[in-house]
Amino acid sequence: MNCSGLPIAVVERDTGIGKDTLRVWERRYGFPRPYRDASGDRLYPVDQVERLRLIRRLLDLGYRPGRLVGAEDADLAQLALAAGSALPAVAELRQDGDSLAARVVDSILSHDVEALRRLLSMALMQDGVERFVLDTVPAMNVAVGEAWSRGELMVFEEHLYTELLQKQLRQAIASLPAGTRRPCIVLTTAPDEQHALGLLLLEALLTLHGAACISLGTQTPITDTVAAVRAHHADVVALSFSAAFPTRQLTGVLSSLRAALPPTVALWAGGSGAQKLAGARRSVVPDVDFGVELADALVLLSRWNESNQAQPASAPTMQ
Amino acid sequence: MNCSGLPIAVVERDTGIGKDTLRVWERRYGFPRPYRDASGDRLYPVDQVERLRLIRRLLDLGYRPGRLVGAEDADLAQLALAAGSALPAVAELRQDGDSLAARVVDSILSHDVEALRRLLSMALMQDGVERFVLDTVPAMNVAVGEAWSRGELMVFEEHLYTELLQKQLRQAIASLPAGTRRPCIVLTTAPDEQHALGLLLLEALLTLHGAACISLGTQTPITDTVAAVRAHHADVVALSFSAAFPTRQLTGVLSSLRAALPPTVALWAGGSGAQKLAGARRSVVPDVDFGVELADALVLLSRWNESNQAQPASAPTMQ
DNA sequence: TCAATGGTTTGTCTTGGACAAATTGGAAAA
DNA sequence: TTTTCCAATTTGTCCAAGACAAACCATTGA
Repeated sequence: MNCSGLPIAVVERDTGIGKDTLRVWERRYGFPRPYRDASGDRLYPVDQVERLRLIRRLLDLGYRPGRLVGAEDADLAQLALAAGSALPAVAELRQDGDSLAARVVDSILSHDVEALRRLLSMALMQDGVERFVLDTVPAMNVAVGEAWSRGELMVFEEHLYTELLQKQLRQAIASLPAGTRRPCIVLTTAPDEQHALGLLLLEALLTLHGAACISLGTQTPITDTVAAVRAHHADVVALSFSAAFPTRQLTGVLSSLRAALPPTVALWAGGSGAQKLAGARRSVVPDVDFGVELADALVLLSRWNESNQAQPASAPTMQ
Repeated sequence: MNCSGLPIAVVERDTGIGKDTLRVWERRYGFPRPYRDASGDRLYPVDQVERLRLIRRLLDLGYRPGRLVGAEDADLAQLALAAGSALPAVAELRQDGDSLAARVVDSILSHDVEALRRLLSMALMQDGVERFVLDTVPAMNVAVGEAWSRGELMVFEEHLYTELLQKQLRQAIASLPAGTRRPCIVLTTAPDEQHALGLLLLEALLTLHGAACISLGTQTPITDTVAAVRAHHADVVALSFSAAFPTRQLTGVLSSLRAALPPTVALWAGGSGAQKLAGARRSVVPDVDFGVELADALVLLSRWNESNQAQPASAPTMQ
């Protein structure tokens, strides 16, 4: 008798789908269809939660709920398959990084912590910080992301990969001389964005090029980001958005931040979450610089230096 | 005309108080009392949000909502003051660490990133990893926590402190030889617990004592923690709970994890969040080891080693 | 000092309705 | 053909008031 199921609050944080949304889907599309406990509360069976997770992945890819939530099982499976093979449009990344990224995924799947640690460490040594951040890590992330959207990866495996990669990156940042030159850049993420990886990549890159970075970690309230800028006399605020960040919130966060910030302070938005909006024709927030890729941060940095070259802050000489 | 206010969703994530709770407080205690926009949606003025934040702090300290939410302004302010001076019951910690902790708080408040970095780095060098983790960091945290509950610290200042301390700790961990001995310990936090600091302290301490640590970072779903244990043949799961973790969830998380885990695998719960439950007389989950302080982790570790040194691979007698 | 009892507090869940913002499809204009 | 614009639809979030179980508190009895 497997009568057990998960209460709505657990499903909400497990899938990232709000309570209200879960209830309204049930009313409109007939899915999910949870059991009820003795007092009438919803209890979601694990397989329905599993399906919700799949729907969430496809939603992030751009499909619309009406197409997914009410669909047949077979239909959904087919879409998932198509999504897996549609992604490698960015296959250019996989020239020589291919074998490394593949080996990384392999070591994740075989739960060989030591091998994974060694791979990451060696890649960093071999490539140097700049190539590691700009090419190697994105290639690995694409490979891991593909495996993820194919459903091959479990959450804990992705967590472990992220954790080890973060360790490696923080170590790299610590080994760099602390940036002292202008611009002084405050780094953080929006209140609902808890992915720290993009932030770390950005910090490594900018520190490498001599900028003074102040990282506040993830999820700083907007009021406090503004206060931090004031306190540290920062020149730039850089926000990182992951693909999982809800698009509807993006415009709101950016425009209210832009409004609260002094006009002399630049606002940069990057990460694959920002990319969605950067491509859109309309509703782009004015006076916000969008970086589609990490390399764009360097462009923004040198452009800032040009605009403010009263001081001799010349081009960085890397490598 | 400053008619603007924050919508309920923003207040929820800014204060950590759920939408339902905000509405029911309004109904029961008459506070908060937000405006409405044209379509009847709540708009919370900033000063009410500020008060909600204060209430949240006092709530974390153990006060009950009925006492706080409906109280007079003066009454609330007095409680806040009392809370600030009531904390130093743990004043024993402040013998010689006092001057350091005070200097740390000073450099946070004066926004001197370099000074703060230097202080942390020097303290680590001087004390060594073990004393740093067991004494110095807790002393600093107490000092920072006091300043926080007195309302002297802003969120971004606390974020910056946490971020720099994390950098320092991760560097320390990286400099240690990776633990290889048994027990193999999976480290993570509950799905609603996003504080990584306690986890890092634990990882540093256990790694220092030779245990093989696998950190999954924060907020791993319970299912995945169990899967990670299976995949890595771990002997122990260690969870870290901050004081901010909602007490009502604690028992649920621990008992469902305990139920899903093989009985041979030990479950350790630590951090100031777990402390609340460890002190309580009843409703303690069976077969879970509570660590009130960090030093208790070492006790648990050596106890585990004693119980399992006779038969290296066969049935452990952990209970 | 400790365990059991009963009343109160408190957070979360429920239903069904409503609505604005986002998205889409197609017609009209360049 | 491509772009611009408008109307129809989709979709997430909010509201109201009621209900209830778990947590908490204070009192009683051993």
